[in-house]
Amino acid sequence: MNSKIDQFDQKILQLLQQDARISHAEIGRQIHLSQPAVSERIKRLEAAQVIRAYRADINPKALGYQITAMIRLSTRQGRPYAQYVANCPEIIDCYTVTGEDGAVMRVLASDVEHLQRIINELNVFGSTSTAIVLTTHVAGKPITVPAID
Amino acid sequence: MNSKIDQFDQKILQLLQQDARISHAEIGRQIHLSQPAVSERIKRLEAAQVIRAYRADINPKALGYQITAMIRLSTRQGRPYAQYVANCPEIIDCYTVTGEDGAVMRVLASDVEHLQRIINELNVFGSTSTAIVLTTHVAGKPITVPAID
DNA sequence: GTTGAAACAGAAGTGCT
DNA sequence: AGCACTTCTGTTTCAAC
Repeated sequence: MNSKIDQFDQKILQLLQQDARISHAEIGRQIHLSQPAVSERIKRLEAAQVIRAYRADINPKALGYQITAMIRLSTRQGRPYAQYVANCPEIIDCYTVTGEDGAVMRVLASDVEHLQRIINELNVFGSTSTAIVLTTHVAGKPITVPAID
Repeated sequence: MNSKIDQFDQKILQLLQQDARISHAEIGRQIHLSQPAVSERIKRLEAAQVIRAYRADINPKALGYQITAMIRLSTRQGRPYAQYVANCPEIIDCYTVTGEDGAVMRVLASDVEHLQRIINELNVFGSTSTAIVLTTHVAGKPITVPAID
């Protein structure tokens, strides 16, 4: 599936992950390719859904979220938490995973009371285990093609 | 800190999270404001670091990553895993959290052998607990200002 | 793949209410 | 704060190579 992604494409993807607003001409300067060539490659990568979207990265603290938490949810007999998750604005990531915990989610809360309310609501669907984020070492690190080793 | 973020700003942030490439004029159309007014607000939000960056969202599968895993790491007497995490391209998120597990990370791997290698490397720093992602319900949901309740 | 030109869209600056 | 208008930058599309 990535057979057609060469070194140029990799560099383009890296630059666009660092800054989606970089101009095609500037990319061309950095990878020694002309601006139309860069534009065409980006168009291809977008069409192939390698580039899914361009998104603004918003600082949660600036919006009043003082707490980030990782909550693991062990559902009781597959209760339908999916709809709740989709409609809860504080839950920004949610994955179902293998193992004891059916789901892992990343949650934003303005304070501990707010977090408490979310946990209480999630407890309807199963038992939860909450870990409050103390430091963020990396978040959304730009992804690269797997090394061929 | 979010005292100056009004309804217009909220809508602007929502639209930019959905699509960072939407034009200021189009935003203006949707919130009934002129293009310069929108541009000025965005400039303010960028300067205040409410908008941190604009990033391309890349599809990991398209780059050859078939597996996403959540790995929890219980470090032995605070071993310095931070540097390893920073330099390991497969680890795209890493948080230190409260509780038993010192760290939680999101990891990409091309296959189970690849995942195995990463886990082995992390085991140098402590004991790991790995959960493979089966389904992604939401990832990077656009964030909104906390409801005033 | 390249350069160069033309057409178009979007962002930024200016002046004014 | 806001808008209308102008200018400038960047993207797109085309030609020809």
